Amino acid sequence: MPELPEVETVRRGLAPALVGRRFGRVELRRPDLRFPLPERFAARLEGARVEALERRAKYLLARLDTGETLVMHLGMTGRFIVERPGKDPRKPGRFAHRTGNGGVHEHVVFHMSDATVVRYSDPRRFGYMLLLPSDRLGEDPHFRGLGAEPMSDGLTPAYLARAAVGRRTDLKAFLMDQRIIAGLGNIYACEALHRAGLSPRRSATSLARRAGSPTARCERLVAAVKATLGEAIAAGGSTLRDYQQTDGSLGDFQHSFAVYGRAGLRCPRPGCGGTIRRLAQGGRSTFFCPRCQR
DNA sequence: AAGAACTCCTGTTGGC
DNA sequence: TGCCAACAGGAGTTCT
Repeated sequence: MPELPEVETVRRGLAPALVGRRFGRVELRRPDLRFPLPERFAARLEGARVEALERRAKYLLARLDTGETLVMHLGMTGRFIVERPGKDPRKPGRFAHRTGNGGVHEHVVFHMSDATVVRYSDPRRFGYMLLLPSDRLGEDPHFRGLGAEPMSDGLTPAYLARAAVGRRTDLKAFLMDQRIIAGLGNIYACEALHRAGLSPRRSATSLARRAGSPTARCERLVAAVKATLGEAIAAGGSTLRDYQQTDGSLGDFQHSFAVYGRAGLRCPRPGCGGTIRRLAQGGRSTFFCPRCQR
């Protein structure tokens, strides 16, 4: 569910609740999410102080004063809600996770030292949490192979072209490959391709000349990726069903989609007049305008 | 060894 | 209304 803009929005909402505070009681409602929770998970967190809350790709990283880092991935339906002491919790909205059966989808609850409560719910349980040594995070299999952070100077046309040389895979699949660009998912890959005017079916290698230098298309694509993500972060992410910010409010960027979920509708590019189509690529839905995306 | 297919899990939606 | 297939923001694992 959450791609980079949603995870970054969650990070910004979670930071004031976590950073500088210590973990009090940690409640585990089940022993596993996607993977088993770490050994002695609650005991290793309780009493630990959060020094910083960072994001890498779609991972949230809470740096602890114990030398460990709490790694959190939201999968498709993971959600954090922050409850501040003395503030009325927002009424569950249209997208409230069903928690009948005694809250079966609320799996982990952090009670912080100042009485703030942070609740993690995740109906599909594709999310997970890890505790890793902070000084060796980069060696962990989850992080070792990650590609460029798209909003950083690490993502340049030259970088993308070099990675694309000889790659026959679809441009869409290439963009979603976390080893190339870390943080793009299905929505923003579609939106960035539309903004760049590139077909999702084009081969990745067409971004590079034979020597590996970037084509004009590659320059456009890199600019489109950064602009799309930047606007989505500014809008607080996109809410389709599950995603909410940590205060329960929804994202806004779904109202700005040019193509995602808009099959059969008119392409919004001025003067285009094409009709948006849906197609399946690698088992995922791709939305694009066959007229202006070549 | 790149690339595609399959898998985990639950909930919602759309067609008949 | 009910039933069932298809689909949903991810990505690790297993095949070809």
